[in-house]
Amino acid sequence: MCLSSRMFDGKTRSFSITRKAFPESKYVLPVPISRLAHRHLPLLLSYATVSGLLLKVPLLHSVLRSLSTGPVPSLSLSFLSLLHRSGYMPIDNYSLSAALSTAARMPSVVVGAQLHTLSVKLGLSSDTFVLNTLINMYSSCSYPSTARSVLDSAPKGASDTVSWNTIIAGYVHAGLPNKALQAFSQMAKAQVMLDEVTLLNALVACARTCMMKVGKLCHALLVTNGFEINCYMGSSLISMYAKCGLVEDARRVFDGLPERNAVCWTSMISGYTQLGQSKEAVKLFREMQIAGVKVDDATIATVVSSCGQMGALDLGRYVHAYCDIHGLGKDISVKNSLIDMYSKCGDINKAYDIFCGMVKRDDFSWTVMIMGFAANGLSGEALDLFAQMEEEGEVMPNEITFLGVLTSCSHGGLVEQGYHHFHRMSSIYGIAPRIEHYGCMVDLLGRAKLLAEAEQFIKEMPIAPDVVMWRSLLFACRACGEVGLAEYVAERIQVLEPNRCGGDVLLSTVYATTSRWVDANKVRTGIYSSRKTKQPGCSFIEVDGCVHEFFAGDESHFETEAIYNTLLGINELLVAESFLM
DNA sequence: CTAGGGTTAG
Repeated sequence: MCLSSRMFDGKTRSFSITRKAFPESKYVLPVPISRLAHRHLPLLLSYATVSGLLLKVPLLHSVLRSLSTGPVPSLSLSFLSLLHRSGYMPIDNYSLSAALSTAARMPSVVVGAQLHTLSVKLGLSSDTFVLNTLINMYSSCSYPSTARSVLDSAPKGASDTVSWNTIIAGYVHAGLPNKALQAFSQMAKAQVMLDEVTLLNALVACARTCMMKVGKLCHALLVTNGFEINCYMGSSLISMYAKCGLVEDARRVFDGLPERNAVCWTSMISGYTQLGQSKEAVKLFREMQIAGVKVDDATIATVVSSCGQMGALDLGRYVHAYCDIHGLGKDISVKNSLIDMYSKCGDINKAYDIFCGMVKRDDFSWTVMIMGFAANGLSGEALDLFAQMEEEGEVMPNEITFLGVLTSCSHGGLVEQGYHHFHRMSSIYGIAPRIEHYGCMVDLLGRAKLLAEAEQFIKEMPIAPDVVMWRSLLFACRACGEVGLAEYVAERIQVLEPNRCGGDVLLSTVYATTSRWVDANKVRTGIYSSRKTKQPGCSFIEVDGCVHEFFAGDESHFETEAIYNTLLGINELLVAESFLM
């Protein structure tokens, strides 16, 4: 069926009639919802009048909701106002909450605040529906604290579980998971009933803050309340356990799920990735493909990151090609992880190609590229790129961007520039330096052999130095042959990690470089008798698409034929042989 | 009216 109508520009147009737009209604719109524009609204109104839609108020609300969730949310507001002006729609709690939802979706706090004023004037602000949409509006417009004060100033009995859920979700969304958990406990104190949504949001907050105890409590509450562990719950639980480092608990949840969608799989895969278990991550990705679950961009981003961790260039290229075939990877996060993967695998040109080809870049894109240059010894390129980032000014550097910048200065021996960026970080961008940034500075001074200055820098820091910092100073001591300072630093490391021997190993090499063999030996034998351990260094090598792990002194892989062949350059020989035969 | 997973780290 087609409806022809005379439009205001005088031309006659026909619109296909779609039932999809309003599935709950037996009435249909004269215009597909995706093509509706403000100028169509009078037509919509006349259609509504003619078809009797206006007589059915619930249907009208469904029209408004469809407009609000469509591509142009403000259409809903315009239509609402048109209905109101034409006398078809009173401003009551229903229409107000519909309008507030629209303001939340736009999102426009200006429109929302006007509606807020209106609802107070009309005495409707303590209606539960209006209150909840108000809270949602302020949360969606990134004003979680205003949302909170709306809740706090509401009369008793007006708020309910949804009000609190919206507050908690708002804090999580705004990147304030601590506040979310605080609200969660206040909600419990106020004896408001919790539901699945409460626990789901609380779990997300626990994951972001690594609150293992609260996370486990949420899991327990989930079980004791008899709530179903569906895909939503499952993925949040998996993510919470993984972020808290409990990969086995995460896996137990994953294995126990009655059904799993892409989100569940991705949560588990990224759990492995985050905890450095890249091989497991890739294995599970294969299983996901075998299980026939449709892979999406989030999955790819995680898997590519794992490939980068392992240095699995062939595998990474395969996943990259897989994206192209399946129409994936247009996403900014996937490109970011590809840049990271190619730089970690040493193909910095490919990484830069991808970076240059991006239409839109976020802070991750710049950071990952700067880090990539830095890791490949291209300090100059890294710093030039940072300068370009500042010049374009569309994306703000974050604290990790500065780690990349400072590492570049450190590796390039650029002491002056390092100080310069270190100060600009807080003075211009308002980023307070963290222990890692101080660590970079110590590393910078140490590599430049300015040991006294490094020592002074540590003394003047507002935070206590950590092991990593002492260790980089110890490396500097070795380079300078500063035995006296090295002994002091090794002592500091000993205090901070009494069960490890990393400091002693370094100290013995300091003695060795200054030819103090007796002392070097003494430290070495001390290590063996104390039975202290050092985390062994580990490398990856990829041969024929297969990734192998190596530890120092580990010969087990030499039995693997593929590796053996590669190491001895026999592959070429074999090719030659088969050619001769 | 509220709801899940992803990318950077000395």
